[in-house]
Amino acid sequence: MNFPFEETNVLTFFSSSSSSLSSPSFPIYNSSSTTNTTYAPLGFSNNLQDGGPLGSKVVNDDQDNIRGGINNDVHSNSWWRSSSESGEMKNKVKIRRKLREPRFCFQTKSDVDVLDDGYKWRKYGQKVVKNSLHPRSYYRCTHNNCRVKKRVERLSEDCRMVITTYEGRHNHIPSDDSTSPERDHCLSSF
DNA sequence: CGGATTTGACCTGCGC
DNA sequence: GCGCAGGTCAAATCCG
Repeated sequence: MNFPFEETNVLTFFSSSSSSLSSPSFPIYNSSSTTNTTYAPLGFSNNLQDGGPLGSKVVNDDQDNIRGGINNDVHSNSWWRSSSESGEMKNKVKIRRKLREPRFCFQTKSDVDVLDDGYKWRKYGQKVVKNSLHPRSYYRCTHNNCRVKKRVERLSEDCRMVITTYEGRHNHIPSDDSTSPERDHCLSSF
């Protein structure tokens, strides 16, 4: 998924049902009838901790973006811990921290935690975060060679609000066979 | 039985 | 240097 919110863009606006932003820029496709989604792109948020998932800020990922495709090594499931040799592994760990992809954060009002965005995700972790009543879940795209990750958490202030943070870009199209015109429109935008 | 999820351990970065 | 918090791994478990 290629978001319209590029690395240095800052989007701090909120949308409402009466807003001109009634149509999401994100290809979020909720099929659940229990989901009443308000699309509220939050722009760049890199500080979800400290109880401030709504904070947005410019993240200069220039350093992080100097990756030269290092982590295109997807020959194993463990994309960063692929070596059994400890010294080499430590180097990879260092690299890992440098490989932060651009991240995009937005909130959705939904009864379900995991929004159906058309991509297939595998959960790989869950953590209780400080100052939050709800755990944060970590997901990774299951598509081959796709390194996109997302994390999902609920606002402690409003448990109906789901904060979803995407990291990286999909290098493929959604795998399911939905033919929603809205999805087609959204996909064509990227 | 294979794939997905859970969950405790481990690692790193950061602030003090 | 130490402790804390976030992020990830991987074995165990669950489930269709």
